[in-house]
Amino acid sequence: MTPAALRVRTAADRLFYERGIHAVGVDLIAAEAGVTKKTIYDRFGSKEQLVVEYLADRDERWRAFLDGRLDAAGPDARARVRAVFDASLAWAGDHNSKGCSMVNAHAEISDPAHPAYPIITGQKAWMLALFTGLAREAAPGDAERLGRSLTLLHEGALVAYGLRVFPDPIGHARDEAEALLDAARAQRP
Amino acid sequence: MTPAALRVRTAADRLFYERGIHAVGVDLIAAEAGVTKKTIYDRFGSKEQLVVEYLADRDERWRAFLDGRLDAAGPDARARVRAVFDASLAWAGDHNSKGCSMVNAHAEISDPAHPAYPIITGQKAWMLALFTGLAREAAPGDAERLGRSLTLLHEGALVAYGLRVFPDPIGHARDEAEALLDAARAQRP
DNA sequence: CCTCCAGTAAACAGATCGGTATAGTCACTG
DNA sequence: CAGTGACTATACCGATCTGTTTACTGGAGG
Repeated sequence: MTPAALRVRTAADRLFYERGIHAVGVDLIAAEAGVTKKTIYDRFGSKEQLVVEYLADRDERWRAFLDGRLDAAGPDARARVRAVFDASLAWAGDHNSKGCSMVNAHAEISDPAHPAYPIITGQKAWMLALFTGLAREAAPGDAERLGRSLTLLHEGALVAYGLRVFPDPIGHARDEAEALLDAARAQRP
Repeated sequence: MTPAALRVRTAADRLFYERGIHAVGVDLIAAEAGVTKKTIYDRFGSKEQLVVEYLADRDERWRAFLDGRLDAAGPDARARVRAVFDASLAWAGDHNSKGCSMVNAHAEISDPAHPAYPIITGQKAWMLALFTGLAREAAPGDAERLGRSLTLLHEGALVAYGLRVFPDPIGHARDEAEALLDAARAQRP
């Protein structure tokens, strides 16, 4: 990726997330990135492709960030679940103050054949698998149910955070997730 | 509201929800409603105002639907919490297959000064107050916490439903909400 | 030295955007 | 019968949309 292309993706990332995909034109992205439209179309081919790379890059950066936090959390399942929510909390303040970019993008993309679709659903499937894996370590017999519950808490917290439904929903979800984990552990330790 | 205006709002409701607000032009709405653009601007004044009335109507219809279900559920707090999730399940299939319209609209509206903003945040505040009220009946000492947890489960379920993260997330959230309620009740009956 | 490539600058295309203007039809109502 | 309000039909406005085109510049590598 050339320096100009990187600047384009960076500008697109901020504008698409803050204002919405359809509300942002390529002229604005070009101006913001200090680049001509020709450069955008030479590097990305179309706005649609730029949207795809915007979401793919968000996804990749979030996964890398979370992986780092999980590594630092050690092997204990309880600490790792806690780490996921703490990572979301840290991430939300810097990059996700309007909620999950995948959920927001999904609101603007109606066609399931859109090339960005698998990125969106892929991240959600990945998060579910992550939570289910963590649940399996803590309560093997109840992993499926527990993993889904953690997923719901997590998604709900991101929405509540973006819409400011009440203060610190991600911290609240983290505490609730821990309680759920402990309850499942108590039933089959 | 005149018959033509009603047709406009009905068409706008479907199109805005299914395709997104910015992706739908007034010409399309006019064509879909069998109406000229002049009628739209005579009745609504602007696209922005039409968006406001689209969201306000959704909000109103959802609250009325839910109120009916709550009345039918009787006085027991457990049954009433169950009724909220069952109502969401019934509502989602018919009108909400792409997730919560308020959350989706929020993804497209960046300016907090937008006239639709209070409608969006108002519905979320109303839902939180509803859940907190129900929680108070079941476990008075823990109502604040429990109400927030039920809210997170509910929001998470709507997102998971819209993105098809796993089958029947609303039913799952309902069962989880019941368990949460029972646990809180057991601590202080 | 020459070619390739990333990039700028700027004009242009056709479509669509939100919104307005003009003219006229129809039904109801005082 | 005159007036009013809801509505259709159609043309138009300037702005903006995604995307293309042409012409040119500067640096890196063989």
